Order: sequence, then structure tokens, then C-alpha cells
Amino acid sequence: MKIGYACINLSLDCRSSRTFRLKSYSAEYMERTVGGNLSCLLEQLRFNLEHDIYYFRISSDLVPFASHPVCDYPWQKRFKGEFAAIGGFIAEHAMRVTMHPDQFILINALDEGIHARSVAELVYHAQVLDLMGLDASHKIQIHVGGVYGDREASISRFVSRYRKLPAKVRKRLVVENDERSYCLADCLEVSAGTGVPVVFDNLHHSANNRGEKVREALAAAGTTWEERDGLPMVDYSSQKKGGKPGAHAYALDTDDFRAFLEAARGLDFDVMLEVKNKEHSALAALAVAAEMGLA
DNA sequence: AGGTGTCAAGCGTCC
DNA sequence: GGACGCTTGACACCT
Repeated sequence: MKIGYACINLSLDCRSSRTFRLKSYSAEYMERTVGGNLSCLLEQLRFNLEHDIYYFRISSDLVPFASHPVCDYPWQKRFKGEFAAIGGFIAEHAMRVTMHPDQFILINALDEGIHARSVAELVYHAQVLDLMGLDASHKIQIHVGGVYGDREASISRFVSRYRKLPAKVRKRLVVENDERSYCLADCLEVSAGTGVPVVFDNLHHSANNRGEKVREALAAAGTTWEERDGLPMVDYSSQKKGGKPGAHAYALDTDDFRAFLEAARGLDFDVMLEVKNKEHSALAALAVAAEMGLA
């Protein structure tokens, strides 16, 4: 079991997700921003290694505007060496990285333009992981998408669109249950039609489910992962006390996390913490797992 | 230098 | 039909 955090390290004074305004787009901005983001990413990974953190989500902003029509900057060639070095570091230390394009990525969109832009964005994500030379266990996770008033038709559209995706995207794509539209059972249906592994998100599940207990849900999602996909991925976050259901807490609730791991005992997976205080919670979670003999 | 309005992209909910 | 939440930082313009 690996435990990790997403995109930002609060202990470092750099960010690997720096961007700029579209209006400011230029080769100079691209050069400087991507170069800075990549060097920070390596710094983050080094920090992680020093702290025994082997799981990390890479920001989608690593290369700003990479899939936007405005982008004519050959970032793939220019930073080939940097990508390879980062990928080498990840592989050398048996780390796992993932990426999570945001809510604008909808491969089941009714609008063909939205669909096309989504595919382009997924190709960009796949290029990043490919340039790093990483195998298919390093995933790109998205949600199923919009419902558009017809859930079954929208799931079918996801399945047919999935089959037309470039192979480099298909081999990395995984779907995650969300908090309002597509629950775990829906994701399992998508998986049955496509073979995509399902990422289980505990907080989304608590807001949107069909009554499955956590252990049962974890086990069901786990069966969608093949050998080449690596261990099942789980997104974990704590409910903000007194907040709306689904609201993320600032820090990991270690008692809840311990209970979660206890309920999951015997199942193996990697845990991505979606918590605002980032690496601090990852370290706390690692301590809990270590205490339980799990990591 | 400091303050602040706004930022590529969309869905679903609520008024 | 339009604003807002999602989830958040930080860009970039203005004073």
C-alpha cells in the first residue's frame, strides 16, 4: 500500500502547477513556466522520497495550455530530457504517479466540440506519462461525465466513445465515482462495457451510493483492476465536520482513516489523500498505516 | 509593493 | 434564464 497526496507540497516554496493568462501566451512564457514546473516536480518527488511517500498526483497544469489550439510550443521536444529524468527517478524508486484532468473533460459530451477538446486534453496527459517512460500502472483518472437527462444513454455514449480513444489514452484511463451523477455501481457498469478500472472515492461514495458498505465497495472496485494496471487506486478524504455532505476537511481525520483501513483489512490498494494540508496528512496517514502493519 | 477581480474549458442545482 | 458551487491558487492589472 502506497499513500500519497495531490499536486501541491506545502513544505516546499515551489509549485509544479504554475500557469499564466491565455492572453499572455508566448513561447517565452511556455519555456519558463514548463521548465519551472518540471524542476519543481522533481523537487517534490525528492521530498517524497525523503519522507517515504511513494504516491503522487501530478498537476494537470504541468504544461499550461498544452491541448489548447493556441499552443504551438514544442514542449515535448524541448523538455524531453527533463521528462525522461523525472520518469527515471519515479521508476528507480518504485513510485507511482497519477493525473486527474478536471471537470471540463467529458468524453460522453453531447456536444462534439466538448468531446474533441476532451480527447485532446487526455492525449496531452498521456503524452506526459509516456514522455516519462512510465508503464500502464500510472493512470489518468476522470469521472464518467454528464448525465444529460438520460443516464443509460450517457453511459452507452461513454462506452462507444471510449472504444475510439487513442490506445495511449485507453491504457491509462480509469474512472472514479462522483458525488452526484455516477455512483460506484454506474462506474462498474462502465467498466463492464470498456474494461476500465474503477477508482473508489470514499467521500463521493458516502454522498452517492446504492447502499454498499465500504468494504464491499472497495472489493467490487478492486476486481476491475488487472495485473498491468497495478494495485487498485482509492481516493480518500475526510468529511468536513459540520460542513455539507461531501465537503472536504482541512486535514485527515486519523481516527476515521484508521477505521477505514480496519474495514478494508486484507484488501490492498494505493491511497490518494484529497486533503488541503497535503503532505502533512499523507505523513499522518502513513503513520497510521505503519502502526497497523500495512505500509 | 500591495490589493483584488478574474481566470480555457462544463455540468447540475437552485432561484 | 442566469448565477453559483465545484475547489483553489495565483495571475496580472490597477492603484
